[in-house]
Amino acid sequence: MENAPSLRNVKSQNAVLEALHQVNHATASEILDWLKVTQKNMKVSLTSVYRALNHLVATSQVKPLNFNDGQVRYELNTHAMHHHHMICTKCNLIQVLDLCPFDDIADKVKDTFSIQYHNFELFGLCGNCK
Amino acid sequence: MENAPSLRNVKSQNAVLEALHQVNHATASEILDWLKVTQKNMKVSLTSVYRALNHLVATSQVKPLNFNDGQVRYELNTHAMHHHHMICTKCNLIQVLDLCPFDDIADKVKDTFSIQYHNFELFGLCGNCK
DNA sequence: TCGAAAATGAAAATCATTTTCATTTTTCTC
DNA sequence: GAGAAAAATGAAAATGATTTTCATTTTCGA
Repeated sequence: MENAPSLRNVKSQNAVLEALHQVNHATASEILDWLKVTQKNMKVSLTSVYRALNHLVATSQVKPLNFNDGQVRYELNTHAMHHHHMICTKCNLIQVLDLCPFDDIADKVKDTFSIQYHNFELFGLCGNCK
Repeated sequence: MENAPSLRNVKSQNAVLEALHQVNHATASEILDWLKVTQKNMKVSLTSVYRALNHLVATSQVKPLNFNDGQVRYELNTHAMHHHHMICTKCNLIQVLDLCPFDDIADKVKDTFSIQYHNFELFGLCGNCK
């Protein structure tokens, strides 16, 4: 009989995925905070969160985001959750942008590049700051 | 008579702009290396490069790029130089992408967001790695 | 149940970037 | 021009996010 697929390391990865379902564009330490509050019986360290995130990124389940504020944020890399962001460079407001410019382009590069994820961010001044 | 516009701080900023004309998506320390080689009479420190970059970003002359490798890269934020990137997540090859998905979207958000710059990157496997 | 392989957390290390601070350079005023 | 105030500079220290190390614990197949 085939062995069941290994469940190794999957517990912390699942916990991180669960956090990312709840907390949008979360940093590693925001994920840890969320886990501490909601999974009180589970003991997790920041190190494990980083390790889980790195694995999830390597397997294209999660994508990293950079809002140019010195920390990496993470999002689920699923079609259903797909969206982009507008980041205010003055007050750091993050707004979700449901438009995606990508579909057009995917076609055009698909012969030479196998896309795992893409990022698209607008930086500028939000309505209050401009 | 009006005072001439201040030239303060402009020397290092100009040197950095010159470097960015020559070196595409350069990191701060790559810029410093370039300045050391090409501007032998000019003494510049990494600190000054960072300061100049921060000012150039704040004034929208330069935009920061994140290729998810732990360092920030910089590019001129000019229409003429405008392009995007495809980053291979395995071998780190960076390819220039001349397609831009942006023009469409700019129109749609222009009433609520004053855009300073935008980033668009594809992450995946290049032709050799896939 | 045993043992190998992998996962874990705490602490230390790393490394890009920022801050501090004393010094030098620039610019404005007289 | 000379002198003073403001800003720029570099070196070194500080910061802070992320990774690595390493000793211990957990998992899972045999």
